[in-house]
Amino acid sequence: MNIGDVAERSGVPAKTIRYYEDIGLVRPLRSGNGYRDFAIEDLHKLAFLGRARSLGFSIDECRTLLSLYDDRERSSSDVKAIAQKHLARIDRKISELQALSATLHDLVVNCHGDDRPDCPIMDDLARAGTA
Amino acid sequence: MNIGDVAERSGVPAKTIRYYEDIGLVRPLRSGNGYRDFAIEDLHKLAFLGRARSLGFSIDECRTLLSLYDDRERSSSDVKAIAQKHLARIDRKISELQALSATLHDLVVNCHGDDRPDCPIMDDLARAGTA
DNA sequence: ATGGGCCTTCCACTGGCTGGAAGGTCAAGC
DNA sequence: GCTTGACCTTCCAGCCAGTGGAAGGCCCAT
Repeated sequence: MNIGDVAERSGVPAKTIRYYEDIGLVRPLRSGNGYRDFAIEDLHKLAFLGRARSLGFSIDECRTLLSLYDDRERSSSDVKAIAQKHLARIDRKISELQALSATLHDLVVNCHGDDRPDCPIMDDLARAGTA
Repeated sequence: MNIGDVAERSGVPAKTIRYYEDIGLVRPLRSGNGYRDFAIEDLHKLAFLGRARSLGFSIDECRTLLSLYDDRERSSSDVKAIAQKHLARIDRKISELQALSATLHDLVVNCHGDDRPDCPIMDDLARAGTA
């Protein structure tokens, strides 16, 4: 399979696939003309990667997940540990953003938003160093 | 004021301040010895920037906010519009992350996490292209 | 004059791609 | 057989918002 085919079938852009080869996530063969020649396993790995990335796993986590994917002796606890760590990171991020959202919401609702310069949002920003 | 002083008083690292000068967010004077010489207004601007960045505004938004900060004829509606757009972006991000969190949570609770290889997380990732 | 703590510039690196240039390959149509 | 266009290749640059570090200059106290 050429890169265009795997790109379409895996949902991972060709550019990204080349990048993944660069950093050693996939190792397609080469045809006589120099084109990459992807096996069906490569397609599976790329779809796997696409899904893992869309779930927010880092490239490094994907690397580990891929090696576990290949490993028939793996322990599901290893997989679970990675996912739990990732989940914790996401939940932390959500909390941060919620705090941010609350602050911004307060500022926004208190700003009358007309053509006068007075603005609690600006006041907050300007008061920054004066606390 | 030297850069170390403004860094400490504004809470913005010296490295970052130099970067902000590079991209034109602040324009400190120079002393005879080539050192940057920050006025009190520069300090205010840097604290403003630090606060705006900590609220998640992009550098470009900060640039606009700074120019509004300097503008006594500004309309609070301009400030409000930027903040609202930013708030909407954050709330969108929160939704995305919550969906992600829910998916990961489901996968994690269904994984027994022992030394056997069977793992619903892996199954999900591997099923990616097979839908 | 020596040491330590400032300051300066410049370059490289981060993550995870993405865009684009310059050029080779292949299949279809004329 | 030649052209066209869609594919493929490599390599370099850029994104965002800094951060780390090297090499060297400046200033003040001892």
